[in-house]
Amino acid sequence: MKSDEIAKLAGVSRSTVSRVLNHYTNVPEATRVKVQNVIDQYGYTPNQAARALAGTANDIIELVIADIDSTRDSSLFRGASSPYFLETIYFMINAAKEKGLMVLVNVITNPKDFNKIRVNFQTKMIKAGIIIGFPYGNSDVTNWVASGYNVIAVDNFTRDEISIHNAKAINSDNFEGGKMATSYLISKGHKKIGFIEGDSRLSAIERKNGYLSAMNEAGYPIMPNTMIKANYNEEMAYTETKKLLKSADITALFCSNDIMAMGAIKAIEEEGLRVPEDISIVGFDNHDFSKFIKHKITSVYIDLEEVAKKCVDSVFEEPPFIKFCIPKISEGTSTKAI
Amino acid sequence: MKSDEIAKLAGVSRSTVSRVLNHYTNVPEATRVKVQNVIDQYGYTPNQAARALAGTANDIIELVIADIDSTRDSSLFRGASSPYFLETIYFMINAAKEKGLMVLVNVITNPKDFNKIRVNFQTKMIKAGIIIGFPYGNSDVTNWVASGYNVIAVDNFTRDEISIHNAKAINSDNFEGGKMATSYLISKGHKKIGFIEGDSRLSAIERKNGYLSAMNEAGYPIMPNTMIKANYNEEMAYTETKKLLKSADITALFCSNDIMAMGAIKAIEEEGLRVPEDISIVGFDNHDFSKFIKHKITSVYIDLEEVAKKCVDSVFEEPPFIKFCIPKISEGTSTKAI
DNA sequence: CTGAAAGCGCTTACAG
DNA sequence: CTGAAAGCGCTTACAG
Repeated sequence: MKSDEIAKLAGVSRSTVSRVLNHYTNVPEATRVKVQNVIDQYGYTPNQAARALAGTANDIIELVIADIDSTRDSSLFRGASSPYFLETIYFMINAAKEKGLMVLVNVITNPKDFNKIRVNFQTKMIKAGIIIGFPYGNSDVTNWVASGYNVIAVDNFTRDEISIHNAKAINSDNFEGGKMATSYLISKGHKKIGFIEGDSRLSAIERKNGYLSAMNEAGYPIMPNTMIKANYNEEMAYTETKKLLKSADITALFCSNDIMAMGAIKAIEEEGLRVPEDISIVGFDNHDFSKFIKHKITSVYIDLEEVAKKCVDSVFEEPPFIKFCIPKISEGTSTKAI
Repeated sequence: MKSDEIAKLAGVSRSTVSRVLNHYTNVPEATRVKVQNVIDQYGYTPNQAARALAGTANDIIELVIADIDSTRDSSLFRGASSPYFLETIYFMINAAKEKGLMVLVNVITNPKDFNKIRVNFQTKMIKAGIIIGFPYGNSDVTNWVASGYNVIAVDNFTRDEISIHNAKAINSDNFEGGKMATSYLISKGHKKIGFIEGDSRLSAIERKNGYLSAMNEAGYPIMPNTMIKANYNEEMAYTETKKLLKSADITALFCSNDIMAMGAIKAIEEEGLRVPEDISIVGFDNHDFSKFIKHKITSVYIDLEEVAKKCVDSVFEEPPFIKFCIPKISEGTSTKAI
């Protein structure tokens, strides 16, 4: 079934069928209804390739995921197979579906894959793109966003002046997240709050700055040896926390992610201390797995469904902009007021 | 950049460029190289919409996931958001990428969504399709597979004669899985082996039949009250196992999935028995979460990466066929020889 | 082996 | 408001 058959059946020209299909305003209601009825009756769907070739973009949104770093330093989950990406893909698919868009998933393992992607946009095969998983400031990403296509980036633009003027982005507010975790502990009466830093990426640093900011605003000094670094690694968090416990005096510990919180809890309990009675723990990410251990970890997290929705909703808006997703907190049993 | 520009630069016609692009055999090597060089040099990628319109299918494989049952009976995970689907999506994407295909994900929530999908195939927008998550024997699936497009179904065709003659499918061998789990326990010296059934779907029944078959082949009778049913539900498995322990005498228990194994272990330990010293446990699915509890559960599982690869590799083969994925076993600490 | 030309099924200025 | 016609960028019989 093609448009000229619909045209014949409706007693109009192909042009008019096309106008109805594309919601032109200069079609009288009576004509519109007549044509639409025939379309519905025969379940006509226009040839997407022909539409694209003639200039109307397809209802497809391309999700571009970087999996270039997959061999990088240790961590329990990494790359496009991490729960983070899997969930993000899922939420993107749902959010897109709500807008009548389908999702084409493209895992990039090589920077030259960008060529193909660009062509998809030029040729209207794809209406919009969401790009995720590249390190902050990646130039392929910034260039692509600057190209004028409907492309939005997740966690790729920094907050500096230059970035902001070229950005079209959804960012997780890791600074606010770090602050939120720390303030939560402060609100429970804690003053001697330790911190485990992740790695050296911007998001990790922002979480640390959030911690420092909350402590500073509360007027609490950072005591000696209360800040350690464990590269988002459980094992390293375990080792470093053991050292921390011997040299510092804390009643609470903010771990930049839940994986490290697992290591920290193990170290704490091995030292004969209890969570949360002796030391309260706040993590980051709100991973499912803490359902299965003794302590459901109190954890700050980014709502990935919100990120996905914001992306799909904002991808057709005019840049520049950076929209932030404010983290949320999930209260578990690993924290206690003092 | 379009094909006539490439043609001009290479000193040939558009026809020849097209022939090179499509790997026609009647192009002399010298010509091929000459044209290919220009293509590479300019990073030319053909317009996919034009190709599709002219008759060459796009390098896109559509993954069609059913999320119609999402409100069905209780279970920890269900619908397209389950780890099962998330991982499957990921492996499909990887397997497709290896063959130079991209994946368009389409979550179906309404049977009429099939219309749009069919059009994508008719119009060559999509080269192949993988359909997953529908109940066994779903007629939309069987019809679509029968339509002659490159479409393959996962776990949708039963083994009966009629199905087999119309099938193009990859199936998990749940019967073999049930047998494998039970035989594993038998090989460890167990004779009094209990069983927890999932729900009433074919896959659950097949696992049960595998159990019965293994017991039968070993010549062990099914003792009274050793088979219970818990609908893949942790809570229910907990309750039913409590009853089982009071009325039956077992040294091992095969749980049709890991979720139920969790409930069973809880019940066993509450009754003052130990896993695996008093009762060995084998689960099904090999879920990650058992990493985080006391017992890494010995578990039979389907290798989803294998399923994904088989799908992508077989989708262009001629039907009818059903290929089976034989489960694997992951040995944990929940089993012990007697 | 290769080019000129028709055709794929739409959209959209253009003319009325 | 609406139709005839050109054009989107390829592929592929057809003729040579």
